[in-house]
Amino acid sequence: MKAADLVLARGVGATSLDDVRAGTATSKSQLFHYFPGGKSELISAIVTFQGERVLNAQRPHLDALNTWDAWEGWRHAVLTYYGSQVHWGCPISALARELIGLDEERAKEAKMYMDRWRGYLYDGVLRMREAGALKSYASPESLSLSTFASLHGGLLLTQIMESIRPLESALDGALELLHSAAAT
Amino acid sequence: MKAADLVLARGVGATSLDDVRAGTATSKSQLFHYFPGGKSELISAIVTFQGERVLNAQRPHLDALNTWDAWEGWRHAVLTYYGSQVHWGCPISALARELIGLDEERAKEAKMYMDRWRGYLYDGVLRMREAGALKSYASPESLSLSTFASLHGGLLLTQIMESIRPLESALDGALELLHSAAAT
DNA sequence: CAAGTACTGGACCGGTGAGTCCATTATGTT
DNA sequence: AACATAATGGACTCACCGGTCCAGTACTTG
Repeated sequence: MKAADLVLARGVGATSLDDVRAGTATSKSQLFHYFPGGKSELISAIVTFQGERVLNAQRPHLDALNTWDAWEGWRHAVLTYYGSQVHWGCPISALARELIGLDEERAKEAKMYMDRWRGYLYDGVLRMREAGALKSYASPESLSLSTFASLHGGLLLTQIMESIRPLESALDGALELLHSAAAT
Repeated sequence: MKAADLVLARGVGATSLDDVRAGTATSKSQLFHYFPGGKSELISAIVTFQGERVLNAQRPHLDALNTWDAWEGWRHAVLTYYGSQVHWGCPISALARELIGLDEERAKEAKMYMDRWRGYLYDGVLRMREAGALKSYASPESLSLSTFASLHGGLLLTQIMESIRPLESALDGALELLHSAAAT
């Protein structure tokens, strides 16, 4: 999906269908053949594509964050995946943010991926607590939110500062915070 | 600065000079009179305006983050300021992100504000350590980065989820992490 | 009050965007 | 081989964008 990377690098608004056409060596009519809904439908496909890609990059750890090892594996997978594309940042949050107030329908799709993503973290924290690895009064809601925020803040700073360090520090901090809620 | 809010709500690329003209009840010629450099210069002014506004909203706490009380006050100032504009998110990070690959020169200006902002946190952590409030081996670099990441992740999620909760959890987590590095 | 000067509004221009349409080429069927 | 159908390329339209320019208006000054 060449178009997805184009949009990722330059933004939705700044990527014209001619750019996509040039980048994929096709023609306008083909574009509208595959995406009858025009740009909006193309963006929708890109959201889906990037959403799945990002989630898949964190698998299998993401599906079973119920041991400390799984969290460590997840952290490593995230760093590996985004470390190979420092200058890009996170496609999903970027799309969600840009599409707000531009195309409410597509924004919802991007938000849905954010929610799913966060859901995996929530489930992980919840199961960790149920398994007795976390203190019983630890709030899965708060912990997953702060972890998710650290992740996305790290990704944002990594893009802006063009360094993987912010993401590293952010994830380290998030996991340390999680550890500090560990059952004694 | 009405134009600043327009751009904040809709993005740089999606805000036309006609939108600005309509929103400010002026005319094109006036716009180009005040900003001879055209849109680029207007954006530059908006970056400066929003940058100063955001930093000022965190004052005076931001300048002297060397006591636990100051950190608490800062947290409160951030929540108050952004709580009143949940749907907008952080203007500086939004501008920095969008301007990358669109106008490198203006992107640099936005990044500069991000760096200054982060610098205040760094100075705070450093002085906390020097004053003996933090363990001597605590890394100001890492701690300020993870705090800054939590902040911006929280702001990002607050915009996307249209709730102040993510920012609250993120800041709580960041401060808790800071506390866990407190000298015993 | 008159004349010169500075400012304002908005018509206008070249360029580019998304989206349409049709002539041409490729494919498949008998 | 001949004809029907589908896929393809790219020229075209219309709307909108950033930026220019000029006619008219208000304001100063003698």
